[in-house]
Amino acid sequence: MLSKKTKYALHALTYLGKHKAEGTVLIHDIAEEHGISHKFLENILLELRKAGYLGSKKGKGGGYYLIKEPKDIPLSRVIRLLDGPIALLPCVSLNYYEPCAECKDEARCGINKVMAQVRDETLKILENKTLEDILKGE
Amino acid sequence: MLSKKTKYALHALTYLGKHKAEGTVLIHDIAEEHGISHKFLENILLELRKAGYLGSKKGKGGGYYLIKEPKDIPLSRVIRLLDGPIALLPCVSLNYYEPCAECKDEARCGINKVMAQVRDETLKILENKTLEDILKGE
DNA sequence: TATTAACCCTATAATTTTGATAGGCTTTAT
DNA sequence: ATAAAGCCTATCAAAATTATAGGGTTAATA
Repeated sequence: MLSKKTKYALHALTYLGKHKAEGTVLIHDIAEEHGISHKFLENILLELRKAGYLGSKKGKGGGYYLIKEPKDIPLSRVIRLLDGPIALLPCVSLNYYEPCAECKDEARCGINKVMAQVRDETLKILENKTLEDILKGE
Repeated sequence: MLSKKTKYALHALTYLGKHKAEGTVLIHDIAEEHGISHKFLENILLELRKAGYLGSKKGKGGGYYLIKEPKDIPLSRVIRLLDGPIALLPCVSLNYYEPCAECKDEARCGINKVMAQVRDETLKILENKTLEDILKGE
């Protein structure tokens, strides 16, 4: 399951996508719309900005806005950013690799091999679904 | 990512699959093979037995053994049993459904719709990969 | 029938991760 | 100058995960 962080990030991105015409959007408005903590959301938007998905305007009249096209924001990226690995095991993670302590020989581990396949197939799905797909469904 | 519980369950099932000829296998042997806690593994094997994947023999000379064919143990089942939902959000879980607090109207939520698709496609993968596939790779 | 070895079961403790809050700093419109 | 907004870091609280404890029950066997 996705963490609330990632879930809220998706809601925020969706909200920003829907309100693109309005220029900037307040954290406050997004938080209120979904009844979630302003401060918690603030941290999330900060991460999304640092990762290059959002732009912001400081000071009075400021706010956030999308700086990428919705079709260029795949779920895989958002999930990796906020939740970490997509792979089911650290030993097959492309971006967050770590060996499994209980595994003596990765090269001869059937679990490792199958999980690498699962990762590849899962990635295909999550790289193909983008914010644009979400917006279409709203 | 899978919890250690699920990961250890997969290792245990793999071990039992590999040692099928020997009749029963001791918790102790599996735990030792992978350097994991005997007691933690004991709880996991208990769950696998209750779920119908393993049989056990009590008392001296006892142990665990597979009672299903490896091809009839899909990853989806093991993951659901020990980790819970496969869906990325509670609001699209088939087996552990819960509404999302921050979502006002599920029927009009683009995230919900996309995640339902992701769930379906992910399930296809995880229902198709079985213990047999893992054993082949050992 | 006593002993020992093994699984059975429930409770609880420890640790880690996640979720949430706090509070001051900086920037900008007016 | 003031107020409104994001920036940033630290810390607290809650929940989930991981691990342990300890006695109960069953069965083989000497």
